[in-house]
Amino acid sequence: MVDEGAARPKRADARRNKETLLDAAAAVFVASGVDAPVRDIAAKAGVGMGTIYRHFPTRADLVIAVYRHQVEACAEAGPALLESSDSPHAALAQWIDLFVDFLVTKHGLAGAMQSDNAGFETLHAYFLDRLVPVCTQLLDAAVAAGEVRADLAAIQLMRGVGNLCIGADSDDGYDARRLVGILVAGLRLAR
Amino acid sequence: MVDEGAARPKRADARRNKETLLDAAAAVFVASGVDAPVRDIAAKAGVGMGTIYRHFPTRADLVIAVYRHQVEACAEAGPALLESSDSPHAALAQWIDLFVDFLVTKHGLAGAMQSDNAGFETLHAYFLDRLVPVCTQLLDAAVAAGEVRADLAAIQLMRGVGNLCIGADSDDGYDARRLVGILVAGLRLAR
DNA sequence: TAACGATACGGAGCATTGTTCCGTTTAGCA
DNA sequence: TGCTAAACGGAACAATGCTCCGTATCGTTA
Repeated sequence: MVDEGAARPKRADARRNKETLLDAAAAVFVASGVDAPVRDIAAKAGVGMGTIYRHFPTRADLVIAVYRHQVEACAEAGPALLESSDSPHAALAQWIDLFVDFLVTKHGLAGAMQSDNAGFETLHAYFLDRLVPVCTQLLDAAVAAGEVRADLAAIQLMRGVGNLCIGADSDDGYDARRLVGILVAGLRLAR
Repeated sequence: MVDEGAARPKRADARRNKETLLDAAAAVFVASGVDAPVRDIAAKAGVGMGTIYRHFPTRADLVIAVYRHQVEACAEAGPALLESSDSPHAALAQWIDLFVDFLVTKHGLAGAMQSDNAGFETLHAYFLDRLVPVCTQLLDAAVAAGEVRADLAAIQLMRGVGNLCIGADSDDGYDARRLVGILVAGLRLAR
């Protein structure tokens, strides 16, 4: 209702701290995974607990902020792949490879994605809002081309792919990419 | 080394408490999932924290004890299916259906299975020790029949299936069975 | 430039949950 | 009946998420 046009700009120290926190969180996430204790991130950034929670009300908000760039890049790659690939199914497969690469290189991110812990809905919602439409576009194209079955929604496919990526980083014997490849192969219709 | 033949039998109250605990744990697992607080289980059973940890040193031991019957049943179903089915691939698919049914009906069990939290190795190890050989037998038969690709180990397949079952109970829109079906379909070689 | 109010900060503190430890109780035996 | 090993219960500790509030600082205004 109010929406004061341009809200008063943040104080300089607040902006600075937000940047510091993002850098620290990125570093800690790489070192200890996205489940790293909030205290560790605060310590790394040299700020108090209160500061971190003021800037990022939930851990999910912090994770989103840290990985926003990469999610955007993944989202934007979808239409590009659709144009440059030989077939829609190939484009879909390539795009899912990108998605898998993103997930498995972030310790524990795939696990956090499916966690039903309160506070992670935001994370879940952001990923889905941004990526499901892209996946839907690719999947629809492949269905229209008669290459894949039509009875699976994009969101289901992405949940499955996300789940297959869980634990991929902590277990050398587990090859998420291969399993996802098999899943995508299972999508194909017999010709 | 020592292995006193028949170790002295447990005291009657200890045996009774173990049973009570198993019943309470089963009830709490159904109500709140396998991640239910240990305190809740102790309270439900009317015993102290110490008692639960004495009988089951880790949560995994308790989970194993509660579900041992069903794991055994699943393991024994493997060879039976192989004999009664039309093809090894069909037997494999049916067996995996059993496995999936087991996982999705236990709130959070699939998640616990892949958790790399210390203390869950026992659970992991038990499931794998008991079920991987069965899955290997089915998979090998299907490979020998030329029905499925030969480059995926049974343990990998089971990890993938287990992962796909994560969160299946807490989200109505997610159909683990269907995704597992697609995965298994992806295993097939073109004829 | 000095004062002041809004903004932001820090970290103590509370809540939850896994796990351990030890003083107390009790079953089973002699 | 008395004794001892076995078992018990729950207080206490540790890790971690999250909140709250007294204090410090920024930025504006007189």
